[in-house]
Amino acid sequence: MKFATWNVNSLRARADRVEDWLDETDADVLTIQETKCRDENFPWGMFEMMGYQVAHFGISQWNGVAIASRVGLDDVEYGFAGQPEFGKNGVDPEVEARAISATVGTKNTDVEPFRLYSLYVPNGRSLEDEHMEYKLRFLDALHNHVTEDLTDTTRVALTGDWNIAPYDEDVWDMEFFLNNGLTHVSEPERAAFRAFEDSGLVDVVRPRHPGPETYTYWDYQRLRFPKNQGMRIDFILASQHLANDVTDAWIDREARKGPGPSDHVPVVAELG
DNA sequence: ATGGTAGACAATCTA
Repeated sequence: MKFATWNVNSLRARADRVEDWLDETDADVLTIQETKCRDENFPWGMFEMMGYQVAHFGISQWNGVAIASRVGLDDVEYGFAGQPEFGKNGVDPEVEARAISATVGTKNTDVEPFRLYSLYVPNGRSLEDEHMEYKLRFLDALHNHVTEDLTDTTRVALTGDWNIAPYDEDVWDMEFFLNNGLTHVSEPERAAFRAFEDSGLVDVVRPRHPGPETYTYWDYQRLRFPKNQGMRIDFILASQHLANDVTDAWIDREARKGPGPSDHVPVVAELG
C-alpha cells in the first residue's frame, strides 16, 4: 500500500498531472494541499472515475486541502479541534482550509487502518509579519491536538506542506536565508517542528534519503530547479507504530520536470 | 537590464 502527499499549487491547473501521476505511481492514497478552489470547482469526477473516494476542505481560492483514497476514507474531519482562526484588517476571523483528516486503510488492503492528515501550514511571509505568529499558533495547536492521545499503538501520519526547513541541510544555502532574514529556517519555526519529533513522530523519508541537496520544493523564479536550489519543506511524519510498517519512502523529484509543474513534488511512503 | 514565475481572478493578492 502506497500513500503520498503533494502540494499541487491549484488542483484545476494540475488535474492532468495529478491524474497521470496517480496512474503511473499506482498510489492508493494521496493527500493534497493548495487545491485553490471551493467545493463547486473541485474535480470530483476525475477521482471518481479513477476509483478514489475523495474529501475536500476548500472555502475560497486560497489554501484548500484534500484526501483521495481507494482503500477507504472514513470519519472525515474538517480542520482539527483547537485549530486557531485567522482574520486580518477587520475581516471576521475564520478557520482556514489548512487541515483535513480521515481514517484510511479500512478496505482493499492488508495494512492496519491509520489516521491521515493533509496539512497546509501557514506561510509566515516574514519574521515580523502577523502571519508568522499565526503559523506558530497553528503548529502549537496542531501539536497539542495530535499528541493529546498519542500512545505506543497510535497509528497516525501527518503529511503535507509544513513551510519549515527544519535543519540546515534542508535549504541550499543557509547563509542566503540568514543574510536575508527569511522565514522557514528561524528558531521558533524549527522548535515548533522539533516538538513533533520530540513527541515521537518520525520523518519516514529523511533516514532513507538524507540531505544535503534533497528537496521537495523549488521556487518557480530564478531557475531554482535547474540549479537545484530547493528546500525540504514537505514531510510525512508518522507515529512510531505506523512508521514501523513503512517499507520504503521517497521524494518524486521527476514531478518537478516538464511543462506546467507544481513548485512542490510528491513525497511517498510504502507500507508493507 | 533594478526584472525574472505561477495561479487565483480580473485589480491585486499569495506564495
